[in-house]
Amino acid sequence: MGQIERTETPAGGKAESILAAAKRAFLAGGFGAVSMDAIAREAAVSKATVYAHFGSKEELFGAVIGRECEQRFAGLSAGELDPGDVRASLMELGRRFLHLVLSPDALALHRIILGEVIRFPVLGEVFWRAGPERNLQQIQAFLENAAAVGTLSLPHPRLAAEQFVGLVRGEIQLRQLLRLQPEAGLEEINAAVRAAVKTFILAFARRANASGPQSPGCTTN
Amino acid sequence: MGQIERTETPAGGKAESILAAAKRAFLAGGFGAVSMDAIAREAAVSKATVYAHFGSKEELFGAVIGRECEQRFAGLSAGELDPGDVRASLMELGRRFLHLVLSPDALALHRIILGEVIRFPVLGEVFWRAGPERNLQQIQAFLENAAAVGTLSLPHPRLAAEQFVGLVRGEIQLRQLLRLQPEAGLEEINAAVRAAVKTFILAFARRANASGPQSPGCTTN
DNA sequence: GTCTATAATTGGATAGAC
DNA sequence: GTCTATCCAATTATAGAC
Repeated sequence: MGQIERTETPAGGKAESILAAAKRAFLAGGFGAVSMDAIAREAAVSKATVYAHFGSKEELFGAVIGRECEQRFAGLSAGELDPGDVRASLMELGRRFLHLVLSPDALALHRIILGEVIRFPVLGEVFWRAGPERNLQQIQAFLENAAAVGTLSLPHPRLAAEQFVGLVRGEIQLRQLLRLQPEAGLEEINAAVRAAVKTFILAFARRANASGPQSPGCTTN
Repeated sequence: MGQIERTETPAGGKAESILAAAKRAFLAGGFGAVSMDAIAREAAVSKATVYAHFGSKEELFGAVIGRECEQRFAGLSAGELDPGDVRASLMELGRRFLHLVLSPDALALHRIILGEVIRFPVLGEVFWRAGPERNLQQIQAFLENAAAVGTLSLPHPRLAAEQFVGLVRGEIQLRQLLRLQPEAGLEEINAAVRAAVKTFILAFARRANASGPQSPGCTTN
């Protein structure tokens, strides 16, 4: 234990508090509307200290957004889903997805990245790989399992995964991004996922000699 | 003919050229990165003239974006679609939608609005009503016609319209917004719409005692 | 309405002491 | 590494002549 550098900040030095302050500021106001003075003030350090850790405003912004992408979309695996119970598994996947993308921080991150992707093209790649691409691969993996077991009938799993994401998202995410509704309601999320899963199953569940717990008829309920 | 004010500008005075220059600048660079000097320079007027027509940068921005929303999403009607030919009509609706939202200007507008909706909350409402809401109503109107004729079986037309939009959009729009693909390919648009229409019909076309031109079986083709 | 010139403020970045 | 104080450039907005 030779290099303990405990000064007085509660969590990991000033670099962390600068990143935390910058994250709050950028996610709330975007890139252009936030000044380095404001970040330094909120982090309770001097502006020179900010520049000692991050060479420019652009570099600080990139560090904040990149870290946020990695942290926010980490830790999802598709292993524990049951390919035999398609409805429950799709409900779980859809709920995870909507809870993630409709959280206030994720919405703010989405707005920032789309607003600044022209000026910072690398953010588009970073965000896509950390979030949507990972999500698609997870869903595609489950769909392939279900197709192998025989509960789903999909000619093109990757395309079906994109369609499932589209069905779940609908226009809810856009309404939230545009701030047309005050908050993401939990009941609303469940209802949207339920409707999407129902449509997806109507389209892709095996119907000929099906033996699952679905209703035997073809009514839309 | 007493008040003809033809000076020398080719189209409608300096206010129009200011708006045109501001539109180009804002759509290319966003709000924060564009200066009033640059707009005045590109419009070939002085900065004082800009302020004589628009009281502030915010006001000019709002005028540009509001006008752009209205112009871009105008002129779509659902009357000429045939409720009897569901596949062709949905293909047409989907193609219109994707061509609209994947055009470079619409993508730029989308990025700007999402990036600035926190600072300009009214833009969210303006954009939603001019674009997505109008599109949804058009699709919903067709779906209700098709349900009335009996070619589709939909318990909730509004929800089905949102699901159709989600199916058509998939993740293509996001990839374009993030600039992960150089351009919206025309073949890609047709393929995406075709896949979405196929899934939608699988889920919602009347199957019991159907008499349409669809394939009689339940294969996913 | 339109221009030139300028006021007044802000913001990114740095120098130099410790 | 950290701070105080400061530089320099850019930006919004306006004053005053025509």
